[in-house]
Parts: sequence; structure tokens; C-alpha cells
Amino acid sequence: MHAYRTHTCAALRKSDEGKTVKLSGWIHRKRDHGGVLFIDLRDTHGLTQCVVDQDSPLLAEIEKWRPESVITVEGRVKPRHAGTENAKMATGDIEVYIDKATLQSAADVLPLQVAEPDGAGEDVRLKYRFLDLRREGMHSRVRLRNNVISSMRRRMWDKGFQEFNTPIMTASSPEGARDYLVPSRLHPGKFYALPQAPQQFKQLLMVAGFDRYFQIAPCFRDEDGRADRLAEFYQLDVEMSFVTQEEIFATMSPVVGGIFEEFNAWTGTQHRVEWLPNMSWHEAMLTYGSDKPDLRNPLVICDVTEVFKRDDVEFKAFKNIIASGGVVRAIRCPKVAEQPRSFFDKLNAWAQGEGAPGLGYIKWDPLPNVSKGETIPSGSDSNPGGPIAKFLSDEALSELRKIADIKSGDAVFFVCDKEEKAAKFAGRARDKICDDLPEGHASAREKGVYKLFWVVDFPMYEMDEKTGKVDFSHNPFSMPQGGLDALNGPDPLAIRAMQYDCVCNGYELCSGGIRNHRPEIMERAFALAGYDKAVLEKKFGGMLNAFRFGAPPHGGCAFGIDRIVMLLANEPNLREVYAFVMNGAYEDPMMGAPSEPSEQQLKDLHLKTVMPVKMQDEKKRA
RNA sequence: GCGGGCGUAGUUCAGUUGGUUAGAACGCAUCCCUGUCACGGAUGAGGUCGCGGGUUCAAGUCCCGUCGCUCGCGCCA
Repeated sequence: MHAYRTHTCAALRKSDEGKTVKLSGWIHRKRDHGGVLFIDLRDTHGLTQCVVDQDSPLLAEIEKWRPESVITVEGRVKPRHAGTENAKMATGDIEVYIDKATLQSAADVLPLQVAEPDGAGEDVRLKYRFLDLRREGMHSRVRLRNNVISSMRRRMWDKGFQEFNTPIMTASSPEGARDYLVPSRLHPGKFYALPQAPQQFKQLLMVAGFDRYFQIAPCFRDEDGRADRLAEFYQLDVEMSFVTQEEIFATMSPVVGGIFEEFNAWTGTQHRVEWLPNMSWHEAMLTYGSDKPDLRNPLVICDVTEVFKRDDVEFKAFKNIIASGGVVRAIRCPKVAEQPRSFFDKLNAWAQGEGAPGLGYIKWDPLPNVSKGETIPSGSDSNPGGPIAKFLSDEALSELRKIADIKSGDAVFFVCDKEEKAAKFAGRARDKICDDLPEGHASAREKGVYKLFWVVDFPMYEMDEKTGKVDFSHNPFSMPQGGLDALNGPDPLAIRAMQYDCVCNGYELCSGGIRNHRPEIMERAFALAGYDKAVLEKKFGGMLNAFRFGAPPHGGCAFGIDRIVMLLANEPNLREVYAFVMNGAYEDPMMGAPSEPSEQQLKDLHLKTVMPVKMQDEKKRA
């Protein structure tokens, strides 16, 4: 017989009755009745109930073994007595009557409970991640992640892509974030960088003639974390040669959509997967106030600056801001007028908490003799109310209704600021309003659906408001729409890039572009952002050189695997979908990382550490 | 770098206006129990109330500082 097991803990059924079997696993739960002891034995596959009664000399010994100890039991498979079967367990019709038992590894008293969710905090869970991972939720989320990655690989190979490995220790590549650096022993004073993305390598593979690349690629960025952002993460990194933007969408939409279809019922709720038409970046920012809008939220934003510019509108607060170049955005909220006063007051308080002067609104309470939903442009179907209504003439109100498509019973919230700020704040208010509405309201967030679409036509450049300096707004590898001619045009801020994102339920899943493979266009593109040829050569010399020896037109994208798994697992925190992660301060309390190197290590690496003044003081005091 | 929230038993939490010996649940230990499946019952151990300072007759509670965790802003695809 096998040293440890003949079956897994999920395998045995009634048909195995009478067999002598061996199982190994963890003591999940013990139920000790004095004369009879039940042990639920667990492995990664499932649970099997094992029994010892007082006829057995083993009882006294086994009683002492604590939960989460690893044991091996040998015994006979017996059908459970009539009425004691457990329909909730796959193996619930049988039990294993223990003849022999070995304690393979005893468990100490546990710092967190494995069999029960005990609400243990993240610091404890991360320190004892190996225990946390035994728990049902983490265990199955890690498996979900593995399955998603496996499915991605299969889908990519099926489409003729091959998986490549690219270096982890490489050169710093300025993609925006800070690099993690690795000191070189052989080259004093020089450092390798961990890749923020394998961007240049995948483009070089295109130059090398491999025309369909993918990689489940680790990426590293030394920027502060968030619930959905860590120092290291994985991307499904993709690049193709001789393709248009549309071909990339046509290739990748079925891959990511297929993943959502395949795993969408994992949380137990079936979700629909809906693809919506491409949206321009400009439309996303205007209509939704975000470059990654959640389209389950039905509220839309429109520009109503014209209304507040009118001579018969007396609202000075907005007029002053408009006079200095500001805009007014209106968030149209169907059927929201009937919400209680407290709903509007709470939103106003929220806006003030966010640093805004408030969140003004107008609501159109239906007049009793007019049926709901009926539109009379003059506004005579309803009674406009709210703090701002009195500043607008009847004509202004009716223009507002026309522009914002307002019906009786609707409400509108206003945001007034410089364009970019107004757009973004209106976007956040749009989400806040939607979330504050009661469940089932016509304007509440839709449930049970993944809404996917591509945002296209990102601007190539943006202007820093303070310095007035023009810089790349996304990454500098994208081809400008219109090529060199566009770059020689009068207004760099009007140039769109062949740059796109894939968005799902408010998360940016993927970012990509058709790359700029022409050195002369790249030179001009960098010049517009104020970088001279020398900078370009220093930063991208390797890739630029390659482009001088025959580079195919190419493009690609990279999907954040963790965000996809977060959506599938319905978890708002990235740390819930990784086996091993660092905490918010990028420390690993289990492994003790980061740690101080030894003197010898520093010497080998030709390094000396200079501690921040604050920490030097602390050391002195200690 | 900045802001919000939190810090009390192994774990999750309660702790009133500052007032006697700081509580509960789960876990742990000992004992009882032959059919449970979150088994049940009895008893018990377990605390520098994050740390330092202050106010007070008296501080888990109030004040100041500091550290840690967490969420967000800045930053970052």
C-alpha cells in the first residue's frame, strides 16, 4: 500500500464500501463524544469523515491531536448508519473507520482559525499566510487564479501566439513609474532595473520577426500601493505585427470576454457578459467623468456651461468660475426628484468632505395633474426646486431641460470648475449618487453583469497646468494618429494617439497601442514633449537602433490579470487573489522582507546606505 | 509626502459621565458524554488596554507626542 494515501479526501463513495484505504491530510474538525470521535480529514480536494470508537485502543491517543495537524489514517470504508448521512458533503454517504493512524506533523495552537472564518486582520493573515491559504476562500481564489491563467494560455496558443520569457534583470525603461533597482557586483555603481513591463523586449521580438507574442509577465513598479495596486503584479502581455487597432480588439476581445464567460459563475451568481461599442476618450471624460467608467451606472453627464452663461441666470458662484475659463457639468439623474431631502443633503456634505464647495442641484417635482414621464419643454409639468433653481429664469430652465434631456421627476446635480477638474469630480459624484440610491431604483447600479468596452483615441499629449509644459499623457511608444503630419500640426494637445484601454465595470483591465516603429516620427514625438535626440537615444537607444534595421508595424496590449480575477471573485482587494503578497507598506511579515543586508553583501555590491535623518535620530535614541 | 479610520486576551470585538477585581464569543487546557457534522455540557488558564509623557485623589476612557495596521489623496496604467 502507498505510504500516505490510496485516495484523496474527496474520492470515496458508497461504491467503495468494504475497501481498506489510506488517507492523509489535515484535521479540519474534531467532534469528540467521549465514546466516539469524528475527524473531518481535509486535503486540497475535499473532506472525509473518519471515525474511532471506544473499541479502538487508538481513541485515547487521537483525542489529543489538535486541529490542523497532519495525519495519515488507514481504515475501512463503511456506509454511514441510516439517517446520519450528510448531503452537504460529497463523501457524505460513507465514513472511514480508523484501524491505524499516524501523526505526521503536530500543529501548535493556531493564530487564526482555518475551519471557521474568524475575521482575522490582514496583518495576522499575511504573517501566517500558509494557514490563511488553507482556508476555503483563499484556497479556492488561488485555484481560480491558476485556472484563469491556464485558460488564458490555452486561448492565446489556440490563436497562434507563443509564450516568450523576457529578462527580469534588465535596463531601466522610463515608463513613468519608479524602478526597482538591483545593484551590480561586477560593475560598481551600476544597477539593473526590474521591468515595469516587458514593453521594449516584446517590441524587439516583433522586430525579430516573431509576429504573435504573449507572456504571463511579472511587472514591478515602485509606487505606493492601493487596494487594487501592488509593487509586483502580473499581466497578460501581448504584441502582434502587421495589425490594425481593430484586429487587436477582434483578437483580444474573445480572449478576455471568454475568460469572463468561462469563470463568471465562480462567485455563485451567473453574470451576463456584455460588449458595448468603443468609446472615445473624449466622450468617456465628458459623459462619464472618467477614462474607465463603470457603465453599470446609468447616470450620464453633460455640459451645461451655456445655460449658466445666459444673462437671465444670476448664479454668481458659477459665473465667476466660467469667466476664468471654467465649465459647468450636469449629472442627470432620472426619477431622483422624489428622494427625501436627506438624500440631497448627504451628497452635499460628501462633496464638501471632498473639498468641493458643495453639490448644487435642481429637481423637477411632478405637478399632481401631469402624468409621470410626460415631457412639456416649458417645464409646466413640474415644479423646479432645490437651492439653485431660483437663480434661473423660466427660459434658462427650459434650455437646461432641453440640453440635459430632463423629464418631470428627474434631478440634476451641478459641478463647476476648470474643465479637467470638473469632469473628474462630476465622474466621482456620478458614482456616489448612484451608490446612494436605494436598491432597485431606476438609476441604481445594475447587477449581475460584466460591461466591457474599449476606450479609444487617447490624447497623445497633455499640458501640466502649473508649468504649462507639454508631456506624453500616456506612454511614449504609441503612434500618433496621422503620423508625422499630425506632429507637425499647430496644436500638440489636439493629437490623438493609437492608444486604447479595455474597461470593465469601472476597472481598467488592459492598456495598449499601435506602436511608433518609425525613428523619425519618434524623434519628432519626443521633441514635442521637450526631449532632445540625446535623451531619446539614452532611454530607448536599444529599441530605436533596432527600428533602423527593418521593423514591422506592430501593436499590442497588456491585461492586468489580478484585476480580472478580482472581478471574477468579486473581491475589492488585490491581496485576496494572490497566494503571497506584501502588505500596504510593501513588507512581507512572513518572510521578513525587505531586510538589511550584511556588511559583506554591501561591500560586495560597493554600496553604503545613508539613512533618512529621521531614522538616524531614532537609532541614536535607541 | 498628506488626510480619514482603527489599535483592549491567541483571534474577533464590547467597555456608559474618568470611579471597586477590565468583559463576551471563538480558540486553548482539564473533566463528562457512543452518532456528530459549527456536536453538547462543566470547570479553568490566558491582559504592560500599542508605546512614551501629561492632567487628576483616580485614566482602557481626557490631553500631547510617537509607533503600527488599514483605506484614500498625491504618485502610478
